[in-house]
Amino acid sequence: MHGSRKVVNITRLRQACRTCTLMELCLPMGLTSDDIQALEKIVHVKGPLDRGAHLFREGDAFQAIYAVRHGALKTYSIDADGREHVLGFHLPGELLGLDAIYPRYNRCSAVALASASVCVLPFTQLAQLAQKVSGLQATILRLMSKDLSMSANLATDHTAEERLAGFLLSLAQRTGGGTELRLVMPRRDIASYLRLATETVSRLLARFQQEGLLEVHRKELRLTDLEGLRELGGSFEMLDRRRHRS
Amino acid sequence: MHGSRKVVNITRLRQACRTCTLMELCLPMGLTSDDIQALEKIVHVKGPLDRGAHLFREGDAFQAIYAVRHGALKTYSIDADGREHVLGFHLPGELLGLDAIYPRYNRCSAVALASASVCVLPFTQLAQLAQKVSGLQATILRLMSKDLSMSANLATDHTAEERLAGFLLSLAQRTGGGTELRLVMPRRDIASYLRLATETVSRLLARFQQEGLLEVHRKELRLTDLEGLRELGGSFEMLDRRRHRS
DNA sequence: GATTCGTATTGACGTGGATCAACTTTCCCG
DNA sequence: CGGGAAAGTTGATCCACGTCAATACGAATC
Repeated sequence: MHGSRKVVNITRLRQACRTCTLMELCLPMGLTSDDIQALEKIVHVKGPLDRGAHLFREGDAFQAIYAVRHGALKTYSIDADGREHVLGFHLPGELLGLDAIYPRYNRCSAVALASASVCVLPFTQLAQLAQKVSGLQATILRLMSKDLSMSANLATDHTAEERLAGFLLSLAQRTGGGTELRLVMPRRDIASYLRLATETVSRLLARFQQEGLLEVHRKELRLTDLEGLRELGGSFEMLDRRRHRS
Repeated sequence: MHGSRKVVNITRLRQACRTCTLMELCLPMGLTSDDIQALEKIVHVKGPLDRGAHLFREGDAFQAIYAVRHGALKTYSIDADGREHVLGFHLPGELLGLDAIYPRYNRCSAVALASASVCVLPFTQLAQLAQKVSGLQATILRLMSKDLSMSANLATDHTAEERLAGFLLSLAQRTGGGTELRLVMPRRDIASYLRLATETVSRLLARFQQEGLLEVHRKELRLTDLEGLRELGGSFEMLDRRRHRS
């Protein structure tokens, strides 16, 4: 809207995957140096996107998939009654846009939750490259398979309590594995993602706190009883096995 | 258990994809004759599996993905409390096992709902072939992407009514597009898949019938008011766009 | 045809979480 | 710094759906 104070709006920029701190979380995972070099040739960076700026919108023709570099985005769609449903949150190192491959147009919109930048991976070229580089094909298949598992997991029925506990644990994993975490997204989005009412999320957080499971200070959380949360959250976060700590 | 009356248990058999009636629903979709020939070399048929027989079990090492030839299977997993959750139904032409690629072991079990046979696609070889045949890689990516969309769709919150109506429409599409359909799976499985109680499914079917939307006779359904069902089911079945009618 | 067992239907009741509403706090942006 | 809007919390009420229980029906076995 008013992109003033920015010195340069770096929208297209070659990016060295090799110097990217997310390398081992992202597509280059397990590729040789030569392969990564080939990948770099087709990737470019987009952003920073301001909070609230869209990366793509529902109905857009499918062109590319994206890898988050920094910041956070959410994907959502609007149902027949005009209500927004959050489909996912996307943190650094994660891909988005994979569900658009099949129908050839985006089935959801993606918007930045905070200032964010992404790597743009034009799909046609990416698929061509994957044709040559077996490690890249394998990585793409694995990441898609992982998304499948995660979304199947969310589809199973759990109580509000279980879903929220699981979500928090998953978020903690994905943001570095510590016990402190910052909720970049508003409560309303968490609620929508977990198919709960905002009020329920609020109440549950309050309850978790008074049960000594965690401390809430606005958007900052501190998980003080991981074990207790795991007992509740159960099967939710077990998919983030990566980052074994080196 | 008592596989007596079978004359031959045809467990490994080369299969000509080219003569398969499912060709344009399955992996060969859009491949050249030569490519299909290469595919045939790595595929073999398994089955028939008796009702109740497992194709694979949760925890098995990941070896292959499968395409249903005839019959029907369900995938399910058992939660911490020992309760079964149905994750999906798999009808002729559909793939299963894709979610096992990432974790390298099966996250769910697959069992035949009725006598069924499948094509076994050993994953390593399939991936190698996809490396050479770009159309195959593209098809795999598309089918995975489709599964992603479908499962995201199921994860969104809808009333029991909407979910059941959508499910029936989707099933009708997938079984030939007509208005008559046979529920191969018991009510309990439908309920589990839709995250409802069996009783709710039963009551809703009764209500749909008395509202003139469909007729129920045991496992046979006749959808008498597709429009009415679509108004309820809304966004559920819109993914099965294939088979434009020729 | 009787017996049994799993599946389906139907009714009565309880409850988790949605909805509605009032209020408070924080965050913007001038 | 101030005012207005969005975000969050908390309480009161309601209802869709789950749970429990009883019954009916179908398919398989003898």
